[in-house]
Amino acid sequence: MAAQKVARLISERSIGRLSLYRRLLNVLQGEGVRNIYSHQLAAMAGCTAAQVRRDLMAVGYSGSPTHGYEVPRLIESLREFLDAPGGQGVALVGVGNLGKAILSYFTGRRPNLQIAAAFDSDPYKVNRVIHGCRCYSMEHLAEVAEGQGIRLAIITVPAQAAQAVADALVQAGVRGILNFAPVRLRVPDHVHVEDIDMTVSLEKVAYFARQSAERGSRP
Amino acid sequence: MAAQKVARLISERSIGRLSLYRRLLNVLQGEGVRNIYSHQLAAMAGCTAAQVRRDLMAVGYSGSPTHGYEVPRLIESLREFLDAPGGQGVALVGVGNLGKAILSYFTGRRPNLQIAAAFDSDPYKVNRVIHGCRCYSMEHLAEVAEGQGIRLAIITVPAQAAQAVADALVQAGVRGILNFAPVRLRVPDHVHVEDIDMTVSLEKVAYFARQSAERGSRP
DNA sequence: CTAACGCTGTGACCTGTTTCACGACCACCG
DNA sequence: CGGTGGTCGTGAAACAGGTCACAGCGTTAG
Ligand SMILES: NC(=O)c1ccc[n+]([C@@H]2O[C@H](COP(=O)([O-])OP(=O)(O)OC[C@H]3O[C@@H](n4cnc5c(N)ncnc54)[C@H](O)[C@@H]3O)[C@@H](O)[C@H]2O)c1
Ligand SMILES: NC(=O)c1ccc[n+]([C@@H]2O[C@H](COP(=O)([O-])OP(=O)(O)OC[C@H]3O[C@@H](n4cnc5c(N)ncnc54)[C@H](O)[C@@H]3O)[C@@H](O)[C@H]2O)c1
Repeated sequence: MAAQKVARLISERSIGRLSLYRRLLNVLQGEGVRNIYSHQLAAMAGCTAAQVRRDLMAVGYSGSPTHGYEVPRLIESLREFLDAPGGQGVALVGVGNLGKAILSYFTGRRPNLQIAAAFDSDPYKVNRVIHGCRCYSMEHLAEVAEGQGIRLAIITVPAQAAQAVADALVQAGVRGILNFAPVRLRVPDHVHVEDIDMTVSLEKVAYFARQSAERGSRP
Repeated sequence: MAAQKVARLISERSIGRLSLYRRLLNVLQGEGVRNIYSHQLAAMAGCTAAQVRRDLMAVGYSGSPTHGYEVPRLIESLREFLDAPGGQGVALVGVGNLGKAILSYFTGRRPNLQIAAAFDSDPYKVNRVIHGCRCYSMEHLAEVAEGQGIRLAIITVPAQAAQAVADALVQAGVRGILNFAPVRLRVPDHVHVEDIDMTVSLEKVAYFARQSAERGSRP
């Protein structure tokens, strides 16, 4: 059973969809749905049935052609595939407008992937508890991160501070960063960075909205 | 000159990068840089020089092999390519934790793509000015949106309200939506939706961080 | 009991994106 | 004044991701 499969290469896109499927399945389970077909999941996720089946190949649980996928079993398989075994603590650095919103949102939501500690350089925020999360000074970053086994972090500091924060996080043993600062971070190869760039997303919306408007008016 | 090129088909990915290039160029211009080569831009954007050149083919401004691209000219070309001619107003619906953070961030930032109006169903928020933006009641959505020529919107309401809000926005003439609610919105074909799903992004980070950690420890 | 159905898993194919490679160009240097 | 070096634009190759189609199989209707 320890025969871990030989590092199945899964695309980044697929992982995103698997996470999405899991959330949809959790909702379904709450509604008492026991079984589901790939085409139903596809309709909810906004992709094709073939894609759902292809993605699910990776998680190692096969559905039945007659009843589709058992919702609880599939959720469990996704959990095994996606989640770290013992849960994983997350640090949030930069308790400003965005950081506070994120804290409020993630507090007490997913059982694993909890935000375990917040950090800020502003002395007015240090040592306060914000949305149920203790805010530490930046000096204690390494200490707290190591003490709590934190390997993931969210960066919500101003752009000009982001690289320095990232360096400190990497130094403290962080392996994955969700970065909201509009800056391309330089990190070692073994650290994974995911950027969320709202400005770029908004400009994309603006561009394609204009595009489809023009197209729609002259088809 | 009105010979608009025949609707060059540009991939979504490319538009995102073009937006990124523009932001990088604006920074460079602030630093007094006059010219730049594709490989320099590539290093900053985190992609290859070939990709930069390929992306820039779409905007219709050619660099010089000897001096690269003129920063001000390139910015201007990107502006012409990406931006709506007279600027574009954006509505924000849902002035909660996240909505307020976004308001504070976008206020007075980009000259075009201003958040022109906010909306909320909470009577305590209606008619107040939050981060310099007037908050209207949902009943006035169509009226205000049409009055201000708003075609874009940001949705930051709870998941269960998102579809209804999207419907109202489409009804009010909105063509593009930046959606933060963890729900796949159903909209007509001529409306472009861009999702930002922080939970999925965080789970992706967790997965790939774990992956590279395992890989890194046993290479 | 049999046939027909509908779904899954997966190999083969196809489409869209990225990378490579090369001709053309210009500035600079010897 | 010709060679050299470096860069741009772009056709073509390479790649990745997504779609199609079908064999296999339990279920169920007749
Ligand atoms: N607010 C948004 O909606 C939004 C949208 C898009 C991008 N962003 C990006 O997110 C980041 C934060 O935005 P914000 O609006 O929350 O800003 P903010 O100014 O409200 O918050 C920044 C926080 O980071 C802290 N900080 C500053 N330097 C620090 C350092 N070196 N170490 C630790 N903490 C430090 C500050 O004390 C403050 O609490 C920015 O990079 C911004 O570009 C924000
Ligand atoms: N806060 C975050 O960091 C975060 C992270 C990821 C996703 N999200 C998503 O963003 C959305 C908002 O999150 P939040 O933390 O700001 O929530 P919130 O509860 O703080 O804010 C929601 C706001 O929407 C308003 N609202 C509710 N129903 C409405 C309706 N029908 N019409 C108009 N306004 C309505 C409420 O009055 C409130 O002001 C949610 O869908 C959440 O899932 C938030």
